[in-house]
Amino acid sequence: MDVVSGPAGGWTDPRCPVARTVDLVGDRWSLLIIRDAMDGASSFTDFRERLGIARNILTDRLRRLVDHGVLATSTPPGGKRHVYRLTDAGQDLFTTVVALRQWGERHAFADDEPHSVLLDDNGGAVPELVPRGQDGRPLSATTSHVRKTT
Amino acid sequence: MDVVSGPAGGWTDPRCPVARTVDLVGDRWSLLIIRDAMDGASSFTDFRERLGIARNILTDRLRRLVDHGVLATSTPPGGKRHVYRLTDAGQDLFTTVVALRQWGERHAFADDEPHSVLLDDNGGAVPELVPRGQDGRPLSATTSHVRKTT
DNA sequence: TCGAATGGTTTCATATTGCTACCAATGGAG
DNA sequence: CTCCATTGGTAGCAATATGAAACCATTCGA
Repeated sequence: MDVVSGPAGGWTDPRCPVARTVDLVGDRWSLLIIRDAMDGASSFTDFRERLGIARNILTDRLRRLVDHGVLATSTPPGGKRHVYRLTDAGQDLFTTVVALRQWGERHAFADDEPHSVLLDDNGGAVPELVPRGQDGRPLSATTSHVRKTT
Repeated sequence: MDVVSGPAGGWTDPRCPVARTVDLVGDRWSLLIIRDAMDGASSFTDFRERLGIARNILTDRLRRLVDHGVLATSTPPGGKRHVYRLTDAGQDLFTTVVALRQWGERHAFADDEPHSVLLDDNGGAVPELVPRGQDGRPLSATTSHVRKTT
């Protein structure tokens, strides 16, 4: 596993963490594979059936995610077929998946259109994720800025 | 603008907000365009120079983002060339961009590798975004679940 | 032990991306 | 007003990525 080497051809923007994350998981399928892994999918067939993805593309994406340290394969005791599971880095994408989910809920559904819902342990809806500054006040693109490194 | 119609061929997974968001902005470039728009980019040339993206692809992505209500064009007084700006829905992707950025900072850089940093108004580093349940306790994939709709 | 399910690989067609050249419409300098 | 560089694209073509279908070795359950 190698979590700090870019795709073939190098990073899109080597100093920007957003660009690096997009390079690693920002394609049509990777984040949905990760979403399903968080929802319990673990076998090749699990992912294929849930996603309707082409087999060769799934092979490639699973391999990439393993190579980049987002997924790992493990062999259950007894020499069974191996399963895919999220690494710690993969689990840590939970925040990103929640952010994508909440934006979709707010902006990609008509008011009367049903969609799946994320619930906490007690069956309550998960509150909205809000970036805050050190003073605790909600932050937006206009009240923050990026300091580039040299 | 039409924020609730999918890409050609329909949605990847019509009931999942994560999938819808990925359908709209989950390609190699869209989120980086949005990142740069949040950082002040507004003209075709701004985006092209910052991203090094092919001109025809940039044309296509800007058009898609406008069509889906993430960006809008406005013409400054005096009949100048138009500029691209984020809509409210586009601004609302700030949380997602922050989540991608923070994951990248944690997992896609070696310890000694420099990267750009997001600062709040007062110049302080932005604290980590943490999804929480209704009881306020940090949430993870294992302490939450998705309720699918019928 | 046999047959079905699993987890792929290969091949080929199609779609997407990117490079380069081209072009019409600003818009600033003189 | 008249140039001429810049801006904001298009058009055409080559390279790359994606997807559908066929094929195949291994594993697992009956």
